[in-house]
Order: sequence, then C-alpha cells, then structure tokens
Amino acid sequence: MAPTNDGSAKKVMNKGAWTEEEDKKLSQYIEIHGAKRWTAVAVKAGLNRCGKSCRLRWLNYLRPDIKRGNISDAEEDLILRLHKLLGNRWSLIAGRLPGRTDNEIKNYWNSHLSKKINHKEKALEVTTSKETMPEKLLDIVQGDIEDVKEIGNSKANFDAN
DNA sequence: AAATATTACAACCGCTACTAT
DNA sequence: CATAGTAGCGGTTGTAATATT
Repeated sequence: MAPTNDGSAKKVMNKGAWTEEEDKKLSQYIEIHGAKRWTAVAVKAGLNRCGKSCRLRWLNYLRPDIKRGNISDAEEDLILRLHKLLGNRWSLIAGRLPGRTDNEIKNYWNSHLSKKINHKEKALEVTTSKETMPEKLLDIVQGDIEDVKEIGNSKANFDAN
C-alpha cells in the first residue's frame, strides 16, 4: 500500500482479480459518492487501482442491478437476433437485455455462440421464427429494432461522411 | 488418479467519442 | 475553435475451473 514512491511519477497499481475487501471499499464509496469521477473514486476509496479498473469492476460486477446466472433461452435468442442486426455492438445489444453487461454478452457470444456460428444458417433461421419467441420479448425486439436501426444508420452515415 | 486439454470468464489494453474548459 | 481530461467501447488475454485421456 503506502506511498512507496520516490518523486518519480508513476505509482504502481494493483492489477488482476479483485479481492473481497477491494470490492467492499469500492461499493461503499460509490454508495455514498456515486459512480462518477473514476480517478477520484479510485484514490478516495483507498484503492490502489486505476479509475478504469474501478469503473469496470463496478459496471460489470458490483453494480446492484446486475443479473447473475445463466443466460436464458429467451435471452440467447434475443442476443442472436440483435447480433444479426447489429454485429458486434455489444453495448447496444446489452442495452436491450436488462441486467446484462456488454462484457458478459461479448463473452457469451465468444464462448457459447461462436461455436454455433458453424451452424450459423440453421441458428439464424430458427431465431427468425416468431413462434420460438415469447410475445413480450418479441415486442421488445420489434419496438427496439427501429431505434437500433436508426442508431446504426446514423453512425454509418457519420462514418461515411 | 495424474496429466493434459478445453472452456468460460474476469479483467486488461488500446483506441475513439464525449465533455468541459 | 482547440485542447485536455474522462468515459466508454470492443478485441484480446490470463487463468481458474472443468472435462478428457
């Protein structure tokens, strides 16, 4: 811990897996002061971590509204559909799956779904059949697809510009 | 039962976008 | 308007857990 350093600029930060104690410090600090100003959070929470690391930990793990546990069939189906529509825009996809994070979905895609990519056509055909999708979810997807297309398009336009 | 391979996931890194000065 | 600092994104990696031989 401790200041450790001589005058020269860089502190050596912790890296790698978070300990329970670090988690606790981080959540406690954030509950009081909010999830903003990550560099300050890192320092003031007494964590020898960079802000970026704290942010990631909070967003992907500690944040209270995170849904844990396995991706349901319905969620998987939604991921497949959205990915077909959006490509690797994980954050956008995650936005349509309450409680799931971009990182989690990206991971899920890379490990579970990329092997299904071998039977890609089959998988996508299945997901386009409405019967396999619960009504509620279907509404969500269809409602959002317009939004999402717009976002996609405007980005494309911007890029092309 | 041990050794080795595979899988799954948390966390990192570099880059870009956004915001404020 | 330019520039600096911060937040966010997505690719990639390290490794712990699990499966296979």
